[in-house]
Amino acid sequence: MYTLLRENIEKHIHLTDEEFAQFSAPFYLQKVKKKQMLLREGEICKFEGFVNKGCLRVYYLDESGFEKVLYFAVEGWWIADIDSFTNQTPSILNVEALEDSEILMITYPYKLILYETLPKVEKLFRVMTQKTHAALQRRMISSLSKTADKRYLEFILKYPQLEQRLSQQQVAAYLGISHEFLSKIKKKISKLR
Amino acid sequence: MYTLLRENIEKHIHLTDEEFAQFSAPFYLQKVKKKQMLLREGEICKFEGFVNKGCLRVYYLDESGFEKVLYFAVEGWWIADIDSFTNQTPSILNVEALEDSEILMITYPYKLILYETLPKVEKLFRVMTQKTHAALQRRMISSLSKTADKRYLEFILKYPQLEQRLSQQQVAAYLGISHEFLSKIKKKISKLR
DNA sequence: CGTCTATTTGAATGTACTCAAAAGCGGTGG
DNA sequence: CCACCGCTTTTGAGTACATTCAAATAGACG
Repeated sequence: MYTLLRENIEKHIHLTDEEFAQFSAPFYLQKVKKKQMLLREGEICKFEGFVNKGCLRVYYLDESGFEKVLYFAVEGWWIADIDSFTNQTPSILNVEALEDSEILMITYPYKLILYETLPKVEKLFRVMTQKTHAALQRRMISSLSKTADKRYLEFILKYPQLEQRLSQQQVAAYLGISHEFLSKIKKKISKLR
Repeated sequence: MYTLLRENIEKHIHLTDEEFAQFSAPFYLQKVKKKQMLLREGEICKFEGFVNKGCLRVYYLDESGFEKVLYFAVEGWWIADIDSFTNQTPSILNVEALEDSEILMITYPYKLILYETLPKVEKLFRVMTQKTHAALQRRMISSLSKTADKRYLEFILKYPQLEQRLSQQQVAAYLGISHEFLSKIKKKISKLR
């Protein structure tokens, strides 16, 4: 149950077996069905979760009521509204399962305890946040300077296999374009081959 | 010299006078003239800096050779390519002073020492990174769902007074639009008043 | 099989870019 | 003090990128 989590953590810090046992103890496994919501806009994000199995989307509603996807999370990814979780303030994000999924969850008070009992964890989450920040920065750059067809090619290159698990509408909502336009882009690209 | 830095830090963690002295010791004041570069693409980011005075821009060159601004840093902001600094890998970003500026700098080895001697600092930078990440996420959302004129209004609302210190070209490069188009947006907005 | 949703296609429209030219503006040297 | 230079901003015409809306088509699923 914890093998994927351990692998993931070892990329950033090393924990002894005992330390890892201590680390993983406050996590509990939550199973969610497809289409089930884990977080709704306005709620306080009570969990931080590690995806053991499945696929989820983190999205928000823009002013016109359209859903825009901030990111997808599959096996090995973390999900939470970091802002809402860290400051325990209402979230602007929604989290929904796109497939039946299994998530290792930790609640806010337990995470605070973890920071105290296992100070290495502070470093772990600092480094992880820095990495996700760097990734978001690259995406921001891409969004500022590239046209939709390039961003699409970048997406399928960066996350191979992911597209197959998503509907075209989800991909379009991630790229920030209409699904009709994505359809046209795909048609254009397939012609070039 | 350290008053602004101390104020800034106290927003996140509390340090005793002694601890703050220990914290601030490895920082040195660097003065840079307008147009001077602090970091160039390809270099490893050797510093993390706190802006005491002045104004800088963090930008990169897109494929067409156009400069796009990731963010501006004025008094009270931190500057660095976090990715490059943390992993000591070549940067994709450039940092340039837009005004004569004064920056409190710390180098990578000294920061590592700081993490060890003053573990609270680990928390400080975790929290700071989370905040900047949340801010970037909001900007990404904005970029995905809003037109240029709305993003411009958002910008002047969010950073009042900043626009006056920047050329229109810099603002346009931040918004991800051409400076000609920004000119047209401003004209349109001024007519509405 | 029918129903519901997802995808494709086309036409019309809106948003933003490119290129070129003109106007404005600040600094510098004579 | 003014004339000139270089740089920024403005303006316009033409074009490219992307959206909206409506309708047709294709898939998925009970």
